Amino acid sequence: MRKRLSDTVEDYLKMIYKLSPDSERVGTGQIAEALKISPASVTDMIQRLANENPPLLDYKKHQGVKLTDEGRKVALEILRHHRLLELFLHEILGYSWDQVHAEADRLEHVISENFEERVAAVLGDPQRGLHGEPIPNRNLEMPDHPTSYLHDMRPEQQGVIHSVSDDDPGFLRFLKAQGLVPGAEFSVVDFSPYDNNLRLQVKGQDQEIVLGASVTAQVQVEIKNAS
Amino acid sequence: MRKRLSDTVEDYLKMIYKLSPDSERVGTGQIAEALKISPASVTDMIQRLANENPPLLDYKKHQGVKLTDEGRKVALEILRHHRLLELFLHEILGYSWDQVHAEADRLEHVISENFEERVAAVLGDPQRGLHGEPIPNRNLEMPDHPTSYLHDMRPEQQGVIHSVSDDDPGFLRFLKAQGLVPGAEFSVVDFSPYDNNLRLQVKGQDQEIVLGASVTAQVQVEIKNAS
DNA sequence: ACAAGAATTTAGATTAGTCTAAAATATGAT
DNA sequence: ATCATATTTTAGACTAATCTAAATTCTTGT
Repeated sequence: MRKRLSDTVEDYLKMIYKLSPDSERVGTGQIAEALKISPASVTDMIQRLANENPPLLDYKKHQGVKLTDEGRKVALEILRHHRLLELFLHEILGYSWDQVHAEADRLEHVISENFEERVAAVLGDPQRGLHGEPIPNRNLEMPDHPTSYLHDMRPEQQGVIHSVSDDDPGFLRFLKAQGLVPGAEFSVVDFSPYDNNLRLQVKGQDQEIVLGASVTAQVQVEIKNAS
Repeated sequence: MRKRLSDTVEDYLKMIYKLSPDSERVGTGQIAEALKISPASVTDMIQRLANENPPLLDYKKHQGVKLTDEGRKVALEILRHHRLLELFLHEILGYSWDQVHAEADRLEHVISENFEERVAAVLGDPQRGLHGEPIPNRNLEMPDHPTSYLHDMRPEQQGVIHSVSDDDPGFLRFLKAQGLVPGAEFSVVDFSPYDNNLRLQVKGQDQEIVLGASVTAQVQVEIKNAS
């Protein structure tokens, strides 16, 4: 039974996982920026986490960190909490899809294993979150999922929205207004190489829509095979 | 908009309220014992809270503290969270009545006003908690409630269980096994002055039950008027 | 009314998490 | 290959919450 980790530690591990789901090394500055904390504080913290027993991070001076298996377990546990909670807040308490994130971010550190299990049961053991993200199962295995971004698609290609980043309420409302929700089918009509804008035709929508790179980089897709 | 208080501060204020719902002064040692913290630490903390702006406590050296209106608001807010959460965990997630307390104790500090309101709505704006305790309304007014203890009843008297203390799972299971749940009617059959034991006949139960002072002091009742 | 004992407060120390400023190290452009 | 710039790390300091040990103050019994 591992000793209770602080919310802060859990946030570091979760963020490191998000910055590098496949365990590339992540730099101090990157973490600092993502968590809005000074690089000096991050150095301090990652050194502590690397000296834990068992270590939660693998740290090499000036080369950044990656999660140990132990650290990844913690990160996935929190991610599972977060995504189950978002769904729960929406389904059971009627939160809108742009409101859930902030609440889940606080609750995720606090709920028990028991709470997690009961919520999963009430929701019917879901595999995907409110914004399409895969939910690690109770053994903390991450299901297979596509890793292509809308950003990288080009005219002629067709796809389905897989998931969108969940942390900015305004962005989420914007996406919903455009019909860009998980499951939506679309085809790429045009690409503009200067600004990386994409023009899309979303199935069931009258108007085509044009999206800038700061949007398309936040949207994961499943690309349909040419038939 | 008051600045976010730490969980610790909220726990102090909640406990001070519980130790003295009607604002008698509460001593340092009393708080220390209830919170399982050294008296020295308590002195430190209550001095800080009394120097907050606005002050959360009214503190006089060597004479203990009482809540200011500001402090009482915080305490009642947390108490409202706690009691709504207990009910919610039971009704919606299927927790048993002895499991809810520990979970609610952590969640109470973390949920938003929005969460509170939605839970209250889902539950139909309840006035009483899972263990019978009154729930402050959204304006943080505490409803009227009886303040007699089973401990002070004597033979011939009849009453209804109003509420029981909620923090010890074993105690709660014991009460349930005896049929001592909020709403249960009973009459006092016998009182033993040496050990303060009470013998009760609970309506709908075959056997009479005998309860020691450490039990009866934890049970609040409504005493029926002699007709 | 005073001394013994109880309760409270003060003093000094510790840990977690953060900061800024300064020092060290790595990178990359010519 | 070297120097200017980036990044990272170290050093020193702060705040919140706790502790133990020592000092102070209050209360109570004779």
